[in-house]
Amino acid sequence: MKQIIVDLLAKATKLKKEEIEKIIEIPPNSEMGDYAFPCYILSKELRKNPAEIAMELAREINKNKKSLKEISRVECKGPYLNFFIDKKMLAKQILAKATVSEFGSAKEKQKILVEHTSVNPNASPHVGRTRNSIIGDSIVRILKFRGNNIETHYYVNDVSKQIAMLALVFKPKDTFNSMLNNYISISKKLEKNPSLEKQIFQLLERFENKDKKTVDLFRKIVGICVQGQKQLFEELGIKFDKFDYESEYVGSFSKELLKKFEKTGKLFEDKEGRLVLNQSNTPVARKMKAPYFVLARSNGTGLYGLRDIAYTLDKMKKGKNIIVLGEDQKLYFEQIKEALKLLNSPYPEVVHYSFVLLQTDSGARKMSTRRGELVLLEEFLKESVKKAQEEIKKRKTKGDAKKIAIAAIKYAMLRNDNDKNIIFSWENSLNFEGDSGPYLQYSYARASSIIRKAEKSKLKSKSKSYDIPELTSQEINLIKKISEFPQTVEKAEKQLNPSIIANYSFQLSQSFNEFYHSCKVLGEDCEEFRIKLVNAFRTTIKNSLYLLGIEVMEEM
RNA sequence: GGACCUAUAGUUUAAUGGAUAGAAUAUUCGGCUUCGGACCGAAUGAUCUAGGUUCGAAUCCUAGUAGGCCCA
Repeated sequence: MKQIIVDLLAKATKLKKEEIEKIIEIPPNSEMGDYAFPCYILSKELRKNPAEIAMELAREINKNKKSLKEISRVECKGPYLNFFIDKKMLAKQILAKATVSEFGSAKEKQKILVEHTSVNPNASPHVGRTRNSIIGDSIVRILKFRGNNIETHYYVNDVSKQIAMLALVFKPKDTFNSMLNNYISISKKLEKNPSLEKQIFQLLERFENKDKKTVDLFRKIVGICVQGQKQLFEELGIKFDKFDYESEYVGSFSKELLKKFEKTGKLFEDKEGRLVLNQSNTPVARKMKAPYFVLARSNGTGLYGLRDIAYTLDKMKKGKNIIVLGEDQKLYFEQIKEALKLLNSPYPEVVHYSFVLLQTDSGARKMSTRRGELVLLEEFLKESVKKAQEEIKKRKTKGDAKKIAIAAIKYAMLRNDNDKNIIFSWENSLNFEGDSGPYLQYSYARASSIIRKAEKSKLKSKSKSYDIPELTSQEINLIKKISEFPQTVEKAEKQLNPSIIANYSFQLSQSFNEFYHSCKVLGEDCEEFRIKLVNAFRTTIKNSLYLLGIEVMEEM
């Protein structure tokens, strides 16, 4: 539809199609038209009042469009040229497209590696950390839906002080659940008795030197933690294709990499004998006090930065890379990017997200373990399930409390722009009315209920053909919203931003509920048409929610 | 001290430089003899401050203020 208008304007104005496409907008009010072309740009060139230009263009276009059924009329209002599309034509098109399950998908066929979620394998994640996984998973879903071949990776930081600490107190019967307590107790011991630090670093050194006993112990602990986290994420419907271990990048591998850096002439030894990359001629220089990237200790063993570079180099061999990181990693990742550029390697595209803050009486603040001001994912999930169960009980309906709870959590994490902090409050998070995950699921369940009843009664009479009736404004709004789905997915993909889908899903559901309220489906003359429209809504919202990782239910 | 991100109704937020700043929540009213009231309708209420660019700024630029985050 939009393309038709672009073509018309291109003929009438001499502007390039791409230019016109950018300028065309949707009027604030549908009574003003379906698409609008503001004529300000032309006024400079033609040295005329934009309103006059609009009038001339309207005359010109009205001459040309006679053969087009899709455009019902063109008007000018002040400097705007407003296009009215034929709603019945649009309805016909959309009902044909949006009732097939692939609606909105594409066939891009690019091979992309996505890395997200790298929780320290030592503790239960809080909701802030979970934002990484939920955004990452949604991006994976969007890219797959667009037809790409995605491999999802999880980078396990198994070479860390935290694991060494756990190793110090590990007992054979320990489980994932006891790890957190172990970690807390050893942290406390360490605070009281700093001499333990030495033992911890010795253990880490033995691990890096591949002492078999130590390696086995680390492997065991990390195995338990990774398994536990994997289960937790699977509960949320988030899966990974591959777990990559930092420890695989220890040793001879790093020596070769250091040699490559040496050849660039940017590697030098600092006063303490460490191997340092000089980044003073790169963009990171002005962002740091000292633009140096420490890659190895004085004894020549690599540091985590070197391993990150090695790992990223490895991943880049597989094709395009996308990585989801917290805003705290911004500068660090730029350093890695500059290091990769130095070796003439391509680098990943990064999605950064801001943290979750906690709403307190004195305003929003960052979460703090010390003050006890934090929300664990498990706690959030538990409370949400409880709330969902209460709602189900109240309504005496069937429903999966867990699916509803997960929808609430995921939607809360995705509805904001990536680089905006999320302000978490229990009151808002446990409100399932309005702009919330359950509202979206509810709209689907309502639509499904109509379809169920329709199918039951249809056993008697089977009239499949239908005409498109005169449309109500609610029907038009719903049809228009549905028609926006493919371009919305495309935009979200381009910007790697799931919040675009989240916002769209809410608007779509709102349009449906307004339609539902004002247009009865069953038993009306236009029953067949409306059933088809309800079905178009169902596939669209289902696809849209799928991209957010939210499951729909026939009843709730 | 330096770098980056953010600032919109009481609260949480939307708005490719364009028409009357759109929602949700909270508050107050109204709507089931009707396909599901986790719904729908109405009212109230907002662009951090000061300059600048532009025919036109919530949006771009500069400075300040507040919060997030990183570097030393």
